[in-house]
Amino acid sequence: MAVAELAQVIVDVPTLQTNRPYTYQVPPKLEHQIQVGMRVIVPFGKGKRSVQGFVVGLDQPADFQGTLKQITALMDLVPVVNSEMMQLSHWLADKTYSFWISCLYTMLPNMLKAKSKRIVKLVQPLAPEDQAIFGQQNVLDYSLVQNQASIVSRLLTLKRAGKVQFEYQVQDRARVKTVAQIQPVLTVDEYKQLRSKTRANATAQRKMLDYLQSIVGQQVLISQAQKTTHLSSANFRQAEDKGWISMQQIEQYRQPFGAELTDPAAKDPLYLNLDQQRALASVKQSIDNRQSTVFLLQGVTGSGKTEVYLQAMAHALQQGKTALLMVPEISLTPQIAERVRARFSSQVAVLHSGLSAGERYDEWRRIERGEAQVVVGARSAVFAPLKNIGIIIMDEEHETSYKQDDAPRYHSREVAKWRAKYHHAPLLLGSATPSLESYSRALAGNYQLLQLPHRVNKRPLPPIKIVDMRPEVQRRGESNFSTALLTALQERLTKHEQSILMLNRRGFSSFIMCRDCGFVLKCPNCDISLTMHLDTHTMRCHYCGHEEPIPQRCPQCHGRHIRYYGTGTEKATKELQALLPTARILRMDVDTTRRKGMHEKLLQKFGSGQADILLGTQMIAKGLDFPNVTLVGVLNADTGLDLPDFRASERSFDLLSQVSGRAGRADKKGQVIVQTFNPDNYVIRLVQAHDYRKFFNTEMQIRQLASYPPYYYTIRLMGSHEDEQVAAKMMYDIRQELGKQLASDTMILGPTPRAIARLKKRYYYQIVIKYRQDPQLHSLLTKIMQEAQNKYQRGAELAIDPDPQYFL
DNA sequence: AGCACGCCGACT
DNA sequence: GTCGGCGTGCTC
Repeated sequence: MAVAELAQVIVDVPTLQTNRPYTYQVPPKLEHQIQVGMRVIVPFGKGKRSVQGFVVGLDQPADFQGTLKQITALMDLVPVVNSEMMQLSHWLADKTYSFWISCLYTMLPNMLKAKSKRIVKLVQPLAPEDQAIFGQQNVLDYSLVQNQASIVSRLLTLKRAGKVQFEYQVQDRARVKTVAQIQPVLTVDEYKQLRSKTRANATAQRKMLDYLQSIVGQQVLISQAQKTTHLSSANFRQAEDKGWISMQQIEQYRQPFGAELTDPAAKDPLYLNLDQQRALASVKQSIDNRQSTVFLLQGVTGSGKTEVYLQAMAHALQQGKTALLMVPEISLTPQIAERVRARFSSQVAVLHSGLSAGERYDEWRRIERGEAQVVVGARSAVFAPLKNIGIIIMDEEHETSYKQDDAPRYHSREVAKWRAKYHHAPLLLGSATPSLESYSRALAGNYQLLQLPHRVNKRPLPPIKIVDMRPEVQRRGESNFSTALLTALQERLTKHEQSILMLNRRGFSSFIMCRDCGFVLKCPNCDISLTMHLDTHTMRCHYCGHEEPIPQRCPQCHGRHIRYYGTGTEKATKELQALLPTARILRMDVDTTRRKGMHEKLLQKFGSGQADILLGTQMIAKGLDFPNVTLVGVLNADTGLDLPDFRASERSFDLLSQVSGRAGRADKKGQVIVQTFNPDNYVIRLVQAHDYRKFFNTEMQIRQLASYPPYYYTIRLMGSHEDEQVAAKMMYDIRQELGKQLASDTMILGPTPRAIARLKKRYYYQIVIKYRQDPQLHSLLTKIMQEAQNKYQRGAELAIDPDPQYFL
């Protein structure tokens, strides 16, 4: 390997001014080891500060005039960022206007982000009252005292006097889990001999020796040995001391799932119908020819998209390649991950937010080492360090969870396209209700459209009955359940079939309002209404986490008629239980699934028939496949329709279509009942007609008239500051600058104060840019972003969100 | 980010 | 006179 004397390092200081490589000297002892993509510790800035960084280049001449500093340490034996990922991170930083360092960390498991610890070291003896700060020690963890102003100022004084020193410790958090393994070191005869010498009442020793005889020549995990012998770990340690066995620590991966698969039958490929075969053939051809075609697989719910995915992945594996399957959020769709594991068993690695940091790190290493060839995961799995990718699949490609909400604001679909191109592999986007963006690209021929118009069980899609809630409420008073829905539920109970009920919570909050004076309880930091949480008896802000007790009296007029509005799943469940006393109802929402693994538990309970009705929020709409479910009810179809969001209709269409698809998936006939106050709304009508194409056409017209995507691209600029005036001024200045240099059909909206103007004690102003083609725009925005640091008042922050999901 | 430098008000 | 407040600039 080449010898490197200089290294270019991206340091872990996420600011604009430091968003570039710094050159360091490589100490001689590291010259032969250092490689691009390794993590290093380097001194940075004045004082004793040291930070983690990534080597992004070697031996590029430095045009820096001062004395170069030396790299303190290498954190890795092999690079954690390979060449593909290095290029990808650079592209991502440019594309999303974010820091290179943030992109690098985004691609890696959290454990590889070192945490730095500030410590205070004693250098000279102190007066007793100062020594008290340190106690018996001569080093102090700064984080323990940093909130105590008096101590901090005393330490600073001592520092100036040269009596103490501030230092940094960078700690790698990456921990490999090890387990103990034992190995007999004597022969069978020797063990026999030892046994004959033991006293008759030394039962433990005799048991041990008998056992050791039986495993001569093997290595056994100590946990396993303990299980078979019922001896304690102390017994084995004694055995080691006596020289009967040797013990070593071996590396072991943490096991993210339970040991065994639930359904071994799912191992075999299923028979494909003609549509599926046709779709699969196109994808296979693309894999074989190393073409990075983008396919859009549109298949109605229950049309067998997953089986096409599985067989396409199997084909890639047969070619000695790897496969990546992305799903919106695994905890919401555990069934698909389960199917992939059933098909490909130990070749599968799973990456999602439900894993502990350690499990995630282990899965990442299995992929990186090539031990797993199939990856299933949510948004960030698009960065899985697979080599030689044969196919990338994105299920439910229209899902908003594929777009990251904070920096780097990437969309997995775009990253997936980049990687597919890099590996000359096809990208397969699947959905029953594709995003308008993707569908219009497919119609334009940029993507290849594949369609699965029929359900595999040859059943028609379930009929959807729309219930107008207006007369219903007039007749019976306020209720979440119409007569029609109750009757249908009752029928299912009699027939021992199951039902799913969805309460649409999107754009819906259970806030508190005083009926006397109209006062609404809001967050003191964010100016948005607080949501009531009955489980903790608090009012909570969804944006900043602020929490306060539920008021008994109105804080404004002190009246007692302060009541909450809106229905939560909890209230709906209670009402339903009163109406159908014999029904076994399972509630599923954020409150009942907060604890790890609760999701799976609830679904398992429902799947095994231990409940008649599953009542939940949007989380039950996707991907669930229960054969005994024949009724789906939507309690309030319209709450998402009137949000100030240009995608509100698209999301509602998607949600209602998806949840309808949960009914009648096996050989029983399904039925859907949708309750609404807007029975004539086109979204609801077209969901009823199962007519995606017509919805697409209607919605496209609206988008065209209003110049929204997919006709126009959008970019959102958000400026913030503690002082509202400063934030506003910055955004007006930026608008001016933009106005001078944009293409003629580019539109600038704003600046406007954000709907939620004050968030975490900062004021936000935003500009939305709509454009069709503007070659200058990207570099102009990059420039504005770079200048923002010095041009505006200190504390001003600018963030750019390309293709935002929300304008709120 | 975080650290040092540097220039103005309230203390021994 | 100095101690320490925070505004400013830079980090290989």
